[in-house]
Amino acid sequence: MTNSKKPTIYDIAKEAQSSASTVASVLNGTWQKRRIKAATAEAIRTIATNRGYSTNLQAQGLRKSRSGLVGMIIPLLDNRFFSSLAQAFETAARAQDFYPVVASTLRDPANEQATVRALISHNVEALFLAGATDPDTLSEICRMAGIKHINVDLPGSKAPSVISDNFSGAETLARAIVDGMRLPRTTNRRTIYFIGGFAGDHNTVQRTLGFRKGLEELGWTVDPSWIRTSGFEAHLAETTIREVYSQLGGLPDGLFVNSTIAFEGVVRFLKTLPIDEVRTCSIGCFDWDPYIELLHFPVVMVRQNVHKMIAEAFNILAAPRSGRSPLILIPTELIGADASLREPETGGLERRGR
Amino acid sequence: MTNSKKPTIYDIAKEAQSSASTVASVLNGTWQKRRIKAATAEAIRTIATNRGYSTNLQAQGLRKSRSGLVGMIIPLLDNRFFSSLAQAFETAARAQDFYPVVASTLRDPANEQATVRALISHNVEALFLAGATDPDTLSEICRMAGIKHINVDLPGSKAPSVISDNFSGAETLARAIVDGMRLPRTTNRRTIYFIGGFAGDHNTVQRTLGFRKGLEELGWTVDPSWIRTSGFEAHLAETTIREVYSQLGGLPDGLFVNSTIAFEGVVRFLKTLPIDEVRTCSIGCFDWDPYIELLHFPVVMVRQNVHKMIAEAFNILAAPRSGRSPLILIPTELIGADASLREPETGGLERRGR
DNA sequence: GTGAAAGCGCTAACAC
DNA sequence: GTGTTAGCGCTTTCAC
Repeated sequence: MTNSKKPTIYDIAKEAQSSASTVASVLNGTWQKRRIKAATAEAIRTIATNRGYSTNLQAQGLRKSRSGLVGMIIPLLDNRFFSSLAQAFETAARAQDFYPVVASTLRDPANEQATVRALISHNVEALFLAGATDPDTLSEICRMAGIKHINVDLPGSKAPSVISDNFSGAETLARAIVDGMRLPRTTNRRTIYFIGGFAGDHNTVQRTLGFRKGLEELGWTVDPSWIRTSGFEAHLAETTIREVYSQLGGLPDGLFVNSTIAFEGVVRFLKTLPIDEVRTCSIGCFDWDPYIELLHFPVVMVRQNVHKMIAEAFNILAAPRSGRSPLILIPTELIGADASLREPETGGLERRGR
Repeated sequence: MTNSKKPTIYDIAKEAQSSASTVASVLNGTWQKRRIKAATAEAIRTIATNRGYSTNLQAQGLRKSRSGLVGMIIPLLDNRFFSSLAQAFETAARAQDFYPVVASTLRDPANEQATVRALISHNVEALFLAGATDPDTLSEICRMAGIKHINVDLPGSKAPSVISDNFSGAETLARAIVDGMRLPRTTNRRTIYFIGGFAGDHNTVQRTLGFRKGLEELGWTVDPSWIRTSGFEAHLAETTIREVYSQLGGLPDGLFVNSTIAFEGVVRFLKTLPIDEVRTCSIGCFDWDPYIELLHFPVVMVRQNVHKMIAEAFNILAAPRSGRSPLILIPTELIGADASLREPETGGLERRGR
């Protein structure tokens, strides 16, 4: 009932007139094996509860050389996609009796390395590297420390990677955008712009390729000037759409916006136009936000399957180490389009590469 | 250059033909004090780098009985408010050379307790309890373990609490909503509804009180039926606004929506109405989301100052323990209203109670 | 300037 | 059925 310092098994042992090892085995559940008397166990448990005992996991981890920790680094917590990734990671980790530790690195490579080292110092048993800017350097750090790890969201070449199927998702989204152009226009010059993202980013590249493929399959000829990977920030996307608008003398026929952040900037511009004009443009967004569904014009979205990504990543960690570094692609989901257009259920049929 | 197991100071010592204590002091920065030769230190550091050494913080923590960890429990990660709270916590913790560990509890009291115990077991040096459903029980657990802790977002009576000034924020928001009713209506029966939240929740209570106060100061008589704390979930809010609409035969003159989650449900209903009808209603939301600014009708919002909350919480932890459990109220910010209506800058003039 | 040794709280092998 | 003991990797006197 008192407070002050945390009691140890020795404190409990003294009070129970017993020994540390007896107390330990009662308190960590191995007492059946040791054939401790139920009465002894009960007495010890009572004392422990009263004194507010809790196992010192640093000591336990040190002794067992098994910390029970799994770590994840993530660019930021304060972001819809990454926070749901983190949430899925936490839930999955706990379901497997691991203790999850999430750390954000603010997309800074030096910070990423420092954070990985910190996590390793805390003896994590495995590491999830999500959205890392330089996965292979981090892999090298992990390898030296003998830490199992896996890339999530952005692939690397030195460890297994689990990412969204950005290519197929973009392809599907491009088709959905075309499908959303209800009125057959009379003009010959139809245009669909791709806005947002960064040309050096793996996912952006895949999405532009999928975008191109989707359109070409429908008989379009994609003009390189349509692709405006002007960055991830909202204000950059806003500037870009404004430029496009003034160049074309109006909105394009379709808009493929890469990320909800860029979408924010685009909407900021679209709000300056009459709503009926906005509705002449078929709009899609790679990534999902519930509020986007609530805007006064329709938007098709691609939602990434964070739960599946995390589940696959844990699978790979659990599996016996194959020498290879597989790349697992997780299918995305199209939201807000006609049902007829959605991808058929692939039922875990994700491709495996490398 | 090899991998396998993590090297220890003994491994390094052997390779450096030196002793563990020398290696330790070189590697933890205390070597100047011990007057280790610069050459020795340099040699050791080189070996450590090559072998990819990293301090085992479990061992260090055990020995120094100082883990460097600070923990935070939070209802969910996947939520705009809480994820920014977590992000602010992380950043602030690291700035003070602590290692932050955030854990989500999904608003489940049993889970909260288990998580607090887990964090204590990991030897956190302090604990932030954010949005806890039962703070006082958690305080008791912390007290038994001798862990400093602090309530954030939702107050408790057994530990210091840092929360938003919900009352004043709601009062200001209520006034802003009234201010947003541009056209002086001819009807006598003006109505403003408060939608969302839970009547047993401290913050909701404060917000309803502030709502009432704000209106009464402007000469309104608040009808109890206006207050519809029908829960935090979107679909509940949607049902509520629909009911209100059919009872009134139209929208109320104003709407005070408690939380962005409830707001989602409200918007889902509002979208079924002609936009011009929606614009006859002056709408406010307690909590902020960037997409709400992008809807096709104006919404005033209250934004909570998570950085200040976290900073204050760390201040209290650093301060010498006063016997009391102060309640610190952090001012909120009004977004999207006329500048004239915003609260004057309070410049850290938050009230202190208890 | 550097090494030896004790001990942080726990577990596991070995006693009896 | 339960106690004793030797570490896990580190820090920190105390020796020399």
